[in-house]
Amino acid sequence: MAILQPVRGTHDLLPPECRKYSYITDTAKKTAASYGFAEISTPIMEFMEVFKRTLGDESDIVSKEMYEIADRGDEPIVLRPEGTAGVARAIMSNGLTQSMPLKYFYSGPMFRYERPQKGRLRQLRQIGSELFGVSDPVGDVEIIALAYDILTALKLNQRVTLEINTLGDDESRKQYRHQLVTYLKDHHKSLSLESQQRLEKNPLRILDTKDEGDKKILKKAPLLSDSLNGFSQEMFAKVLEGLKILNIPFVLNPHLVRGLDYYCQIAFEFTTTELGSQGAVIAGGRYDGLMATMGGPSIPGVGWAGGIDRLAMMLRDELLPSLKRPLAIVPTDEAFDIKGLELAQYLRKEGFTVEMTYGGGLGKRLKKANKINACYALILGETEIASGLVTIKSLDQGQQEQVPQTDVRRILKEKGI
RNA sequence: GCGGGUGUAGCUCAGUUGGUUAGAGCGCCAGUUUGUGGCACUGGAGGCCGUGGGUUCAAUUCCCAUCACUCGCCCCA
Repeated sequence: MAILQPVRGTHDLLPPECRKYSYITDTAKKTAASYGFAEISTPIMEFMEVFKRTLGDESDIVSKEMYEIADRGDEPIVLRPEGTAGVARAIMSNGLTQSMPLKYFYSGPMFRYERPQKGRLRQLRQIGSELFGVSDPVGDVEIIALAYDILTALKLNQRVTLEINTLGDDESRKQYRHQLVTYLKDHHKSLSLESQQRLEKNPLRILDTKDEGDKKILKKAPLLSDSLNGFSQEMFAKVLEGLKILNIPFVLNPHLVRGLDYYCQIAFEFTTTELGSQGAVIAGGRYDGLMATMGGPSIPGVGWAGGIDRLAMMLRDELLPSLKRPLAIVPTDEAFDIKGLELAQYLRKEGFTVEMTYGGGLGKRLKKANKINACYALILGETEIASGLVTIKSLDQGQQEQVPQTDVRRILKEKGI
């Protein structure tokens, strides 16, 4: 029976759900295009090294969530856990590093081996945007504005909060890390086990601990904002100013830290409280060191990824554009099916949405027409065919009229179909 | 990876203090209506009570395991 179950953490998207996903993706793609972001599609498989180098060996994603594929070659291959590293790789593989800036939009499945729950899947779907080759904070503002516009187009902007923080540049961060570690080492014994381990591997992540004891200790810890050098301060200030001018609401969250190594400077998350413990629906930041880490030229970048699954959970059906109601072709008997098909094909060519009804007599077919939410039934029976007519019946009002087949197109147009 | 909860019809859920034919609403199919749907009425189909094992004369019910979902932790979109 196991064969009838989808693999853990994967889901079938049935038509109503699929419609939501397409709507989200299409809306995002259109909005991105209006900013000049072109769609790109990279493979679902990459060499493991692509992610190991960029995300960091110590990141959870690399250390325990990668899907490694059995391949016949020597190089380990994985299902991609995220999108940015693959896009960066593609830029270098295709020699696109000469013509900056590059603005890309992507969408597709990602894979992470983790325990599924609400809003957290093993096959997740993401949309994402990346802006390469711009170190100016205008780029940060624009990329955030794009995310905000997409949420607005989806009518979700009122239900999310933009949280933002700066991680500083390498120099600032290094200095701060040193200060933080020095401070925390004095309180080493009082820290949670989790945080004690992080002290060695990734001390900055201690900042967004949920342990109450840790939080107390952190209250007196040195602040990253105090370690920011002039450059980093100015950068952050400019981004915030830009957001204000564009009327994009945000809240500062000094504890916002990203888990992936490649982030620096601005980090942001659009969060919601509607999805249980999964707060982020769109998140990203700046990754100036990414390209160089992969062995390429030092090209700055900033971008974000959004969880389609999570956005879809927030999208109630009434937020979707309504479906176009079809016309139903209703022959009164199977003998007239071919005539019906002819009429269907003609009307489809004229731009109408037309569905055939299959099998049964008039009553049964009208029932079916009703079930598919058709607005009109086009009835073809013996009398109609004998005189070149067709009966147009409104399924809302119940009225019907017989009209010449040659006038059907015009009459339907007049009804506003 | 760790801890808690749940699993009965297509869906939402009752129920069985272990006992013979396991129920409701919605949905589905058919009829009332062989050229008129929606509404109404009548009838019908559909369940190895998640799966495997154990205890028992007897298990959907109790026990164990497993799988899936779910909530929290970790982490992330």
